[in-house]
Amino acid sequence: MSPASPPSHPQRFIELAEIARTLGHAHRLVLLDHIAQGERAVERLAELSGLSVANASQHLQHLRRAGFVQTRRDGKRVLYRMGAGPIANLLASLRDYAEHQHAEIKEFVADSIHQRERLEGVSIKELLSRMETESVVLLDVRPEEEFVLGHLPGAINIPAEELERRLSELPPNVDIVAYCRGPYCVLSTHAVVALRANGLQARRLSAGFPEWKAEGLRVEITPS
Amino acid sequence: MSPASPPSHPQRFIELAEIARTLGHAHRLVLLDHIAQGERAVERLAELSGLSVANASQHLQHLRRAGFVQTRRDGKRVLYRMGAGPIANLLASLRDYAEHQHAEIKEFVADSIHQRERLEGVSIKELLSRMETESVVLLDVRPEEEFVLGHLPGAINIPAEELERRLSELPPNVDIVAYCRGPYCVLSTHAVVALRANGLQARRLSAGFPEWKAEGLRVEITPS
DNA sequence: ACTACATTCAATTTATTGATTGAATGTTTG
DNA sequence: CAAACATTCAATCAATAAATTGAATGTAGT
Repeated sequence: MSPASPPSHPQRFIELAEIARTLGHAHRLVLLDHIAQGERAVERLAELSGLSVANASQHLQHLRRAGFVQTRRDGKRVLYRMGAGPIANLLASLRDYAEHQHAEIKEFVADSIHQRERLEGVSIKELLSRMETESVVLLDVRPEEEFVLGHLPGAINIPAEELERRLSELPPNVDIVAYCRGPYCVLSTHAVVALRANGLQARRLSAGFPEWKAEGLRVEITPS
Repeated sequence: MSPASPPSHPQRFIELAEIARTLGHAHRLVLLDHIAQGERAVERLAELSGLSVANASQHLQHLRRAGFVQTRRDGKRVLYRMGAGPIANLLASLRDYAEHQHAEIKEFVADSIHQRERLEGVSIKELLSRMETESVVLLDVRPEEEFVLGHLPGAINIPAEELERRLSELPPNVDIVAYCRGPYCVLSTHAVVALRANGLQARRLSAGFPEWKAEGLRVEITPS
């Protein structure tokens, strides 16, 4: 019982603060965003993020200390991937808060159940049962190259970058479920935010195309 | 189409980073924690957190810029209260991540549904229906003074500060639902973390005693 | 074993952030 | 309206964090 008396609260909050501070730099968020889309080597990440290699490396190690990423060596390169734990949740909460924040269009926020639904995304199981009873629009936001190689049956493809200018292709008042490459892929998270900002009903598929395929579910391929 | 080209990603991530960085300092988390328990004046917050008034004021304004707190004037003092938006969610995600992080006792993490349940807390409605079918232990973690003035029927009272050393009073393998003063009150969040760390099954009631009472539900009062 | 290459480390400089002090603002009370 | 008080502002100094550079480590290929 020797430590902890003057600040009284300390350790717990210090740890939380460190984690939060790790996310408190745009470069690290950008790096994390790229890593979320799949394993990447340092040099590639540096390039994608517009950083020098050394600088990227340092930020990456910062992220690693906080557990947001993990590494493995592959030949002469070191590959970074997402860490364990409820990271996606944390990032989603952060995004969600930010959205509510500078959206003075507070509309119908609050309501914690609605809230949870908005955020959490649907599971594959939930999606399947919904598709039986309701009409659901499946939106694949991956690049076209990936889409043509296989996608969920009936899905329409609007790559994330084109989404904003092709919003009119999507129907209002219908549940839209967006997906991309997997649970950590944030393309669909972004998409959902964008769609909602435009008054559409959108949710995210927690899993991505690879998981769908891995479950042995039917896959559609665009004939070439 | 003029902005956004050199760093390519910028604005969105910069905003997120600012929000995260605001939570990236132990003093601010401590302040937020106190504010979460009810409106407080600056001087009081400074005292509670062990900060100089001026310093506290600055941190508070930092929090306010990010929307985490709001203020109103009451006579010569300025009272701080929680801001709008899904703040509780964000903080819970942060705590949850931290827990998973330095809990090398990873046990049975992952599993996003389980996960969600662990985090989100039960609604009053959910609690009521559970109480009909299962046995649930209600745990009131507010100070005794508040408890005796009214609490949920059948709840047991272990104030947050005493929780760690009175863990043995709680039954294992039974769902424990902890509550305190309201959705922003973090006493119960802390309690849930502590209980789980000790192998108990605990969840948090999203609402608190005031909300329960406001719904017109039965309240028990300790006879004096 | 030598060379090329990817990444990390260590050291330095620069930029940001936090703490402290004293003055300024705005409010109540007599 | 003057005095007392709570809070905020502004300026300064101290501490931390970020970027840059060049060297060190570790792996692959010849």
